[in-house]
Order: sequence, then C-alpha cells, then structure tokens
Amino acid sequence: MKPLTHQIAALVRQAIQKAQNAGELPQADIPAIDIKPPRKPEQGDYGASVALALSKGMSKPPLDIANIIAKHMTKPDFISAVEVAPPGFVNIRLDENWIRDMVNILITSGDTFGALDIGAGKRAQVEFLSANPTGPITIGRSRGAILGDGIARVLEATGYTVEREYYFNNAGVQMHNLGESLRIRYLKELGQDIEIPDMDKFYQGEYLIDYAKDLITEKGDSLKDTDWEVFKEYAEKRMFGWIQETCTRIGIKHDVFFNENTLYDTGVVWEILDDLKARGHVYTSVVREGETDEVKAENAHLKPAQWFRSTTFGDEEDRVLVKSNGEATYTLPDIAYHINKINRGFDLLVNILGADHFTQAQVVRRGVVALGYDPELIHVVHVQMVSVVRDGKPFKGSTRRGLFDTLDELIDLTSADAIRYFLLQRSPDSHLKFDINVAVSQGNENPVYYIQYAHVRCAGILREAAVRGVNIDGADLSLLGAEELTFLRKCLELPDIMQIASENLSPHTIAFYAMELANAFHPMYDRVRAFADGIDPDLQKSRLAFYSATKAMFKRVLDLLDMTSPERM
RNA sequence: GGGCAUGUAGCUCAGUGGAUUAGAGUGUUUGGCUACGGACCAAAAAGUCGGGGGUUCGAAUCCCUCCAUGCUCACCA
Repeated sequence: MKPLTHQIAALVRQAIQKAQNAGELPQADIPAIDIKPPRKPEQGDYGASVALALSKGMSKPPLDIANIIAKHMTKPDFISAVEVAPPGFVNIRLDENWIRDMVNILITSGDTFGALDIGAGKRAQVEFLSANPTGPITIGRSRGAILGDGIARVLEATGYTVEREYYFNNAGVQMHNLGESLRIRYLKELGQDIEIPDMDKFYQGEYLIDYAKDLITEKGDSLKDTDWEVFKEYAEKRMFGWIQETCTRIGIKHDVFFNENTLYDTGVVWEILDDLKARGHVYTSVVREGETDEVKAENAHLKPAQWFRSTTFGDEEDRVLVKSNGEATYTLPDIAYHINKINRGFDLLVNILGADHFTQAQVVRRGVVALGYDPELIHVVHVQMVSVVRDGKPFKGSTRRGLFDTLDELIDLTSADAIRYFLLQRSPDSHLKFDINVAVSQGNENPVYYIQYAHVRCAGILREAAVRGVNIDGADLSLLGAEELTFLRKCLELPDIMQIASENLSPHTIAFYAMELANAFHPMYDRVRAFADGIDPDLQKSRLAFYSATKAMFKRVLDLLDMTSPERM
C-alpha cells in the first residue's frame, strides 16, 4: 500500500481542483500538500494545512477555503469523515473497521508490510566500509558499515534491486607500509635485531606479530631476503579475511568486492588521465598554477607533477593527480572508480563516507563533472565521527597501533542487535556518542530490550493460546477496542516512515519508529489482556488475532533493522 | 582564515514552515507485582529550541550575523 499521507494529499489536491473547476475557488497554484497527524488525537487522524497556505493567493479566509475543500473531498473506504477546524485545517478520520482489517493484513503479509514500489525496476548500489585493509574494523568505521547496510535494506524494502559493494583500497602507500611492517615483524620473530622505523609509518597492531609467526610456521625463514610486496599480499589476505569475518558477525554481506588494483591492471586509471588531459583539465608543473615565487622556490627540488585544474569546477585549489615520482595519488583512481560505477548503469549510487572525506568527495565529484558525466547520480552520505565513551571517559584507539576499540571487541561485549540499533538510531549528521556502558547494559537504559521485549510478550500470548487450545479462526475484529485501534493506527505509519527513510537515505527514522511502536505497545499490553479471568471466548479470539498481528508487526520492524526477534529473553 | 556538520530537558537525541501547551528515551521524585514473563505500567518535576536580527498569517525549522564544539583544508589514503 502507498503511504496514507500521500493518498490523502492526492485526494485533497483533487478536491481543490474540483472546486476550482466548479468556480468555487479561484485559480491559483496549489503548493505541496503536507499531511500530518493533528497535535491532539481527538482532532482526527490526519490533517492538511493547505487552506492556510492558499489563503493569501486566493484572497479568501482559510476557514472558507477549508470548508470548500472538505465539501469536494471524495471519501474512499478508508476515510470515515472529513472535518474542518479553525483556523483552516482539513481533518480526516480513518474508518475504524478499515483499521481493524489491518489485523488480517499483518497476519497474512506482515513480512512485507510497508514495502513500497518507489524503486521498482531500478538498480541501486551502496558502497560502504571501503578502506585500506590495514587493520580490523574499528567502532568508528562500523558506523558507516551499519548505516550503509541499513540504507541498502531500506532501498530493498522500497523496491530497488540493491548491490552492496566494498571498494578495496589495496594499492597505495598505506598498503606498502603494512607490507613493510609485517616484513619487519617477520625478521624480528626470526631473531634479527631490527630497529622499528618511523613510528608514523609502522603499523603496531599485535596481530602483525601473529601473522609473522604464522608465516614462519608456513615458510620458515625462506622469506628473509624478500621485499615488502610478498608480505603485503599476505597481510592483505589475512586482513581481508578478518574484516569479512567481523562483517558476518554483524550481519553484513557485500555482493561485490572491487579491487583498486584492477583499475591499474586494466589501465583505466591512465585512460582517465588521458581523457582529462584531452579535455584540457590537466597541467604539468612543480607547483600549482599561480603560486608565488616563494612557494616555487621552496619546491624547486621537486620534479613536475600532473595537476587537475579543479578550480575550473569551483574548487579552492588544484589537486595533484600524478605525483612527481610518477605514482598516482588516491584521487585519480578514485575518479576512475566512480566513472566505472556510473558506467555500470545503476539508477542510484550511494556512497557512505566519514566526514573527514568531505573534501576528497568534492574533488572526485568535480573530476566526474570534468569528464562530462552527471554527478547527480552519486549520493554521498557523510557520517559524522563516533566518539566512544567508557565509564564517562573518552575511549580512543588507532588502527595503526594496538587493538583498540575494534568492532569485534564490542560484539563480544554486547551483541550484534545492540550495535545495530545504537549505530542506526541517530541521524548520520549527528556526532554520535557511543557509550560502551549503556550498550553493554541489560537494563532500562538500553532501548534494544524494550523493543524486543514487545515481541517476546506477543510470543508469550501465543504460547498461552496454544496451551489453552485457542485459535483465531473466525475471530470477530469488531470486538477490538480503542486501545487496540490506537496501536493499529501507529502501525499504519510504517509506509510513511519507509518512504522518508528511502528518499532521505535515513534508516534512523525506522529505528526511532521501532521505539515509538514499542512505546505504544507496552501500556496497551498492560490493559488489554487476552486470557485474564472473565474474558469471554469471542473476545479472547479477537485479542489473540490482534496480538498475532502485533507480533508480525514487531518482527517486520526488527527485520528492517536486521535485528533478531526473540521468542523468549 | 576557508569549507562541511553540530548546538533542543541533568544526560543521549528525534523533530524536511503549521494547531493557545516544542517531543522521546534515560536520569530524578512518587506510586503499582497471587505475573498471557515487571526487561513492565501510572504520575510528577524538568526548556529564553546557543545569542541577536530578519523573512510572513505562522519559524526549532528559511535568510543574515555572532558565539561554541567536532571534522577538514598534503605530491596520505
């Protein structure tokens, strides 16, 4: 089904047009019609404020306009009443029997409830977690990973065919450093007295010591005169396996692993460079065009590099594509990669990056424009930093040093469900504080339990029903009262939530909704008993049907978040 | 100094121009368990929506400005 607000907005628009055609309202542009629940439930289920916005252009009091709109509104089966309220709201009441029928819909097809077709026939690609495989996944990086997978799930649920891709940066200096670091560990493990070089470049993670030991077990000292490349290959392979293992633990599975190396192997990187040159966007120089003599003198010792004249496309300064030593910077293959993605024919490209990559993403975007491609296809979602807190104090780590704040460690301490929810519940724009103590806790402050407990309670009712031999055949839904209807109204919001989450690439709205849904459930559960003393068999049946639907609803929402739906806790 | 983002209850955060009274969770205070599992429920207190201007019927939301915080401005990736 389509979101109710969109269906109602269409009806309001039709009513305005009918009134205009009948000469009861003057011709005027109709603005976007926003449908929201009124502040107070007794004012109706949904309301439109469009009469207020039309008042000026139509030179009529908003209340009059609202009355005319209401008069021309058609009422499909889901609407029972259209009312007008000052200063000019058009309010809609849903038909209660239609709402009750939600129970049947949820029982029979709850697993697809809220699915939309806005991406039908379209292919989307979500690229996330891409990085040098120089270390395990940290908590900081896991935010982008969870968000990327969350976005992919939302897009799937709203009709897109989705590919999840990992761009594997296995070329470049950092990987060289990783190989060199392993080589040194290997030689040290062999007993050689080697000084650990420049701390900035050396990866200190203890896992490299383990890898070195494993290498000695496998190959003995046969690699002692080998250079860094063999070690890089080995470290990369091990690291890749580790990262994938962690992904599996948290429920993330990529469909495509794209190796940066292939861009070099196929020569695409240099084709892109030639294309940029042919278009006149590249120049060869020691320093940027227009630099002062002072800067020129400082850099006089360098050989010329090749520069992308990105200032043509609004950049603050030009960027190096090929260093004076002849190697490409990260920028050039990154542009080539994005061109590659565009050429694969996706309708939507989503790229999850840390906020620290903002400038880089802008440069790539300008490169795409310079090559004559449409950058609008590419949606970059920047996640703000995660600051990890433990016992009220900042908790920091670094991929290059030891094993601090890894996602693995956090999964060990908490659960995949808790991490999923915590990292998904906030807007990507917010600076997320991850409190390890809260995530670890099994108490009230942890919303994961509150949501899952709703599902557990429903499961408990179903178990009780089985014991009592009660089933839902022939349940009379008209027996469901105001409390149940309030909850079902909340369920009806899911399609709207899905649309917002899909269009804005914001799965956190679903996480919030899950909390609201649980918040609507628990108070009702306390008052609406299925099997307490004195409840007659017909009412037991209808309430059992209702809780069966409720269970399906929580299962659906938890599935959307890729969280488990426990039967017991 | 430039760019991006953030600033909403003690804390963590929703809120994509609409309803005399700005929401949720948590925390605080008070009350409720012979239970379809209390990991729950009920109630209360708690806010100059960072400050100041502006736009209009109407602003937490849009514009300007100032303040504060994070990230970023490499021939690193």
